[in-house]
Amino acid sequence: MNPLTLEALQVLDAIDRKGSFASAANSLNRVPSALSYTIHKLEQGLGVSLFQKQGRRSVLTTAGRHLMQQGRELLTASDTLVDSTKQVATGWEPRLRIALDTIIPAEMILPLINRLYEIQPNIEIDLTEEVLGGTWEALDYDRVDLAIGAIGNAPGHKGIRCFDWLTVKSAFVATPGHPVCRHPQPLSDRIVMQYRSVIIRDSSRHEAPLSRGILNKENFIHVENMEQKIQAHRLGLGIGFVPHFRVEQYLQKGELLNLSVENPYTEEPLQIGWKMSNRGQARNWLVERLKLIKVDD
Amino acid sequence: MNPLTLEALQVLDAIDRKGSFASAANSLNRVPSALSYTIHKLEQGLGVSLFQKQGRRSVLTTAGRHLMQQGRELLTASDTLVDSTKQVATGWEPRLRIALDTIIPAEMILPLINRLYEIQPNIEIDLTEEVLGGTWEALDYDRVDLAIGAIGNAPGHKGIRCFDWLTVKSAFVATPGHPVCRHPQPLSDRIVMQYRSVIIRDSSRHEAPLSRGILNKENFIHVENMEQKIQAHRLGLGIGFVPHFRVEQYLQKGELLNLSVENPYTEEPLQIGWKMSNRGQARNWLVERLKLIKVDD
DNA sequence: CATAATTAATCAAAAATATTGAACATATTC
DNA sequence: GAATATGTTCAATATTTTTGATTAATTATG
Repeated sequence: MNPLTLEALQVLDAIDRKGSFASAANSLNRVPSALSYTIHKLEQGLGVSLFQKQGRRSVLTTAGRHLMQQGRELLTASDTLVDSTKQVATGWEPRLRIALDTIIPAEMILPLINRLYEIQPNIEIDLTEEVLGGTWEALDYDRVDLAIGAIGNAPGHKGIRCFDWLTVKSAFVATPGHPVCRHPQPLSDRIVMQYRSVIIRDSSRHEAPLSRGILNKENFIHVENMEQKIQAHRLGLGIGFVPHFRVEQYLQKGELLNLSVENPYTEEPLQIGWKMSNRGQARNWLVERLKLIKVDD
Repeated sequence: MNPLTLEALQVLDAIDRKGSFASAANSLNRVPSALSYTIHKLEQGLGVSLFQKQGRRSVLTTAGRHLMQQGRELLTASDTLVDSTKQVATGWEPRLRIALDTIIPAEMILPLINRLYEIQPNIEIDLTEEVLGGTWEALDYDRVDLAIGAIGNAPGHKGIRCFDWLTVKSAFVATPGHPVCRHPQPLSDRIVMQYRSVIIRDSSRHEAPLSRGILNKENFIHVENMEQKIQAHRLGLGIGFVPHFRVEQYLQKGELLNLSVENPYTEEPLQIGWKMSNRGQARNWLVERLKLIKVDD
């Protein structure tokens, strides 16, 4: 049986901060003998003496100092736990883990999160970037509470709720100097297949990766996320589809060209999804604001 | 005032593990109403309800589950603290942080640490590699409790105790094919200076770095530690001094040559040092065994 | 240097708190 | 529908904690 109590740690802490049993007792609205009692009980329980007499005062032993110092961490952890429990009780979860599909740039939802912080300053936000299947998987395996911008269908079986969110136009891009530009448009699959394309690696860890837009090509470069893919296109490393709204600036400046192709992307809406078992207010609040976001494109 | 007690967390934990108030009470050698009482008091203190009736049993609310799960971490932390306090009381510190100068390979002291684990299985060892001034500095700034293999003088002022430990012979090495080998030996400084040398970066963070064996050369490569320096020499990237005992194998196999130079290293003994304020048994034990180590070289 | 003031420990009495067990209400199980 | 199991309530009881007076030792003060 653990002889330690948080109350005893508070006493230990107060004695150290105030410098004496007397003033510690005063600050705790108790009487010195009450603290003596608490400390003796703890010493007896541990079988370790925490104070030793030095003149008319008691000073901490090495063990006492160790217990006091480490105990403070326990005390703050305990305070934090009380806070977060109260927060949970109000329906606001103390932590919200979000998977952001790489199609969506963080800048798009960070302002929302800032507004969330204004309402719940202590909430802990954990943002993860995921790719394709990885976005649903993160939700499915309870790595996150909310998935933003997932593509395709939610993993059916489990209690997942989702809805269609944005529909993002795709652009097939290449640099102006790229040899693919010399072909007549719209480009056929046969032509497209001749050039290196840029592919984002699926971030699924368990399920089979979703493949998107991979036309059985031998010629491709794998990258980690959408930002890398866009930069790869911009620097002429390959050709391929990207969300139109994310390359608008480059199209306007002429750094990239939007080529027409025979088989354009079938436009599927991005999804927002969460576990039905999660009834957190923060998740709910975010979902409601996300519904208002539009892409003018 | 924090309404949380470790005892209440234990009750919460037992109820969850046993599945009911009744069997939890049984496992705690108490009566169900006693647990009811504890839980109610906690609920009242928090202003949060932790259980809700579901049929004839009580089940955790979301807040209750949160408190229970996080509380378990608090409980194990508390157990650990009790253990380490008892350990401190015996004079054995629960953690020993060691700075190992890069001259000394870890293999040289790991067997000792293994023997320490046999005596104190729960001791936490924190081993850091340091270079030149960094080794003393780590001690000086209380980043470590014990410094092994430091070179030069201890930072005077503070209450640091140290003694001369090993004296390590230096060898000036180069690969057999290195052009420096074509010069007649002993090599003069003027000759040595013509070739690239390998220098270990001082790991000091605050004090001015000690420079050792830097002959105002323009031509050098900086590396992080002795192992990297030795490998750099072995692969012919540069020439320089290394501890003889660390390259013996390469000298024997003929991968490196020990060249004689006009100005050999002045041999200073490596030091072992610690703060006098640290009276830990583990530190003392290690220092005593370290005294017995010899380099047969 | 003597006196006053502090400090912590001790102890019996008082107060506060926790535990018990019986009684009860409600739901499952057989 | 009887038997069983669950958690709560409540008054009585047991235990623990707090108190305040007393003591002993040390330090500050005039």
